[in-house]
Amino acid sequence: MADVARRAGVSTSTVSRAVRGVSTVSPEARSRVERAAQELSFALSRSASSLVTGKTGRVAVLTPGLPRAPWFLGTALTGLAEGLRDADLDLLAYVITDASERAAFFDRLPARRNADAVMVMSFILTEEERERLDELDVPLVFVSQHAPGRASVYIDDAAGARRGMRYLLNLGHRRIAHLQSAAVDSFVWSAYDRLVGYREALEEAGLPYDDALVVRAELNRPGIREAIGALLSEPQMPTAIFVEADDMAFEVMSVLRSCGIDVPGQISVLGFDDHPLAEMLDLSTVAQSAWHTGHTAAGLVSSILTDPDSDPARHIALPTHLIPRGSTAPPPADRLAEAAAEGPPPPGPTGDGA
Amino acid sequence: MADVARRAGVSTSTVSRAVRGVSTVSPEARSRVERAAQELSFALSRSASSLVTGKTGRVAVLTPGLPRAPWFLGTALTGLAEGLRDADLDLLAYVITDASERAAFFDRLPARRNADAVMVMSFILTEEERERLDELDVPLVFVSQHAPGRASVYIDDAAGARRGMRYLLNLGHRRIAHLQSAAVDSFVWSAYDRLVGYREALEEAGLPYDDALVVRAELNRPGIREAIGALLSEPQMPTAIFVEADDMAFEVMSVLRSCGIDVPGQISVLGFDDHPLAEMLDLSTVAQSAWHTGHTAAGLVSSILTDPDSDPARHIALPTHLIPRGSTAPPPADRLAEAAAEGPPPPGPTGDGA
DNA sequence: CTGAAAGCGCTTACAG
DNA sequence: CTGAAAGCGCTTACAG
Repeated sequence: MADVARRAGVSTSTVSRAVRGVSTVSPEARSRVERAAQELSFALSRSASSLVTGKTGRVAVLTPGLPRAPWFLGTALTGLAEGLRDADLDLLAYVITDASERAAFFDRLPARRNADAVMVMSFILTEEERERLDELDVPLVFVSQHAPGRASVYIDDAAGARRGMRYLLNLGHRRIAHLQSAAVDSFVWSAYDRLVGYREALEEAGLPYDDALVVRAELNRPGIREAIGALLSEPQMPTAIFVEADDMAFEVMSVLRSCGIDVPGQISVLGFDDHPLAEMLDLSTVAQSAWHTGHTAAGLVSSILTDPDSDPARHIALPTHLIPRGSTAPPPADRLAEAAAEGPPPPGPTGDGA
Repeated sequence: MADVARRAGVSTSTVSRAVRGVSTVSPEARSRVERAAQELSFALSRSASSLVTGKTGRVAVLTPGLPRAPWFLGTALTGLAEGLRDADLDLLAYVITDASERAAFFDRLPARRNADAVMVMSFILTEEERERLDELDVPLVFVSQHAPGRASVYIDDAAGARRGMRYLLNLGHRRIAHLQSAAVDSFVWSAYDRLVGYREALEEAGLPYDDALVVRAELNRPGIREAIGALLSEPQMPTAIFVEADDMAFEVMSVLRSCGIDVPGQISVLGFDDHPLAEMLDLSTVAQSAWHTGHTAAGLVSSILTDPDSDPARHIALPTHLIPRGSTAPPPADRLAEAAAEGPPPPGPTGDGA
């Protein structure tokens, strides 16, 4: 910077002001500085700036290993990165893939004094971990998690699930199963809230909640097959399956078809996410915008950092929307009749059964 | 740090040496410093350290928006992050999603003086861009790209494609199509090298290269359907399709089945990647380890940074392996016979055709 | 609008 | 093995 000052014939104070775009610099001085900076291809050392301002210009992002939910996390991170860049903040990534790394992170808190804010993506933190992060004494923003008293951004999963269920109900389905992942360590909130939405929609429609229609599956082919076996061996098969996430739904479609069940002719399948393959594989789904989630979170962190009046515990719930595709259809007429005979509120003039 | 020194009853010099684990500190002094640091929950300011050492402890990673290839990029980034963490380096992510961001990045070079090394993931850089990066005057490591004269880590795509092709050939296939993505902006190297491997394997087997069997498709259902239409309307259908990437292969299987063609009964489908859904959807594939790619690259950057003797232009090609699953099988006997009648080297004692 | 000077929190010769 | 002192490259009152 001293070189630039010398070349521009001004003091380093002026160079500093000029390169940061502070207003109180005469146009001539500014242009001389800009020329000199250009010629010497000068760039500010953030380290030096940080030392005096106490701001690093960086946001630490704590994220699980991406393979855990590659589409969601990858897309959300991309939105986050774009939002931070627009706010001129650098993104310092802390990727945590297992328990020992997790312990090490919260023990050493390497982000300390290294970032102006910390964002936590899709992590279900323990109370101790949350307290540890508070010690960093920087704003915290939670993504995909409702953290009471802290800023957070998340998809309105319950509303999304209700939306998806209403669609299936509108198609005429009355026996709708819900398939959840048995993985306990990842998106607990989402899974829980989606189940809430499932129940609410049933209630809205005046249908009973049937425990046997809610099944959990390990995230692999045998696991899914077993869960589907449970549904197919009920006294009465469901006419639709609302699956917690698209990647499971792909598998569900594949398993159903492999055992000769037509989708959607006999059973409709509805997913949640709008994974890129959903369009390819023609899966109806409740879309959530992972990108938007990340981008909104970046905007929130930026406003907390720059606007002292902003609410540091603001909650933002993002909407979802239904994307109907080829994996859903009205239930087969005969089975609709059966269902109508048994289900409490006979929706149309069809009746008589076993 | 001054507080720690006071509390420990030593100078800041000693504190500095102790917290960095420099050897020339007496055990008593060290333990006193450690106690004091603990009590005050002290952590070094990287900004201040950087200012004097000139090292930031950070590596900048330039990556396309993850949705472009979520599985590969996400997984590779995870491996990269783990490798950097092990080397005690922070990961500064620069996510570039469009041309204007790209231009802005290379214009401003925000990583300048902000990172000790720069890694470029899956970007096909122009010569000017590469020169711009050289101006940063830090080591460069390319991931998923062969950059002459610069360090790089990549999958051996040609060998992987040969491996996959040999498998199909060993099963008895003689008419094997190759389906590539028409997307021009992403993994050009991979696509090119996979095609090279395809041709080499044909040559090895003494089979002719047939232009009509190599098709390109847009990455959406209509695009894939059109490409498959081209193959199905050849005088003689292929008995196997080697697809450039798993996500396209899923679609290929889906399209083939939707038009009543049995996979693998009539046509075998082989992918490339070992995408997580490949196992679920029972797709045979040539596996590459994206995680390993990232992790290896992190190791390379770390060795370049710490070992002055390390080769700053080292190339590391990573292996692939075949994962046979249910989407591949020997060709149907009748069509094998036809193919044998036409193809140059009749492999077995089967012959006579149209 | 501009500059001289102090200081941010470290590390590192240097002297002991 | 330890400490006093200089200095890394900036920003920011302060005075003009």
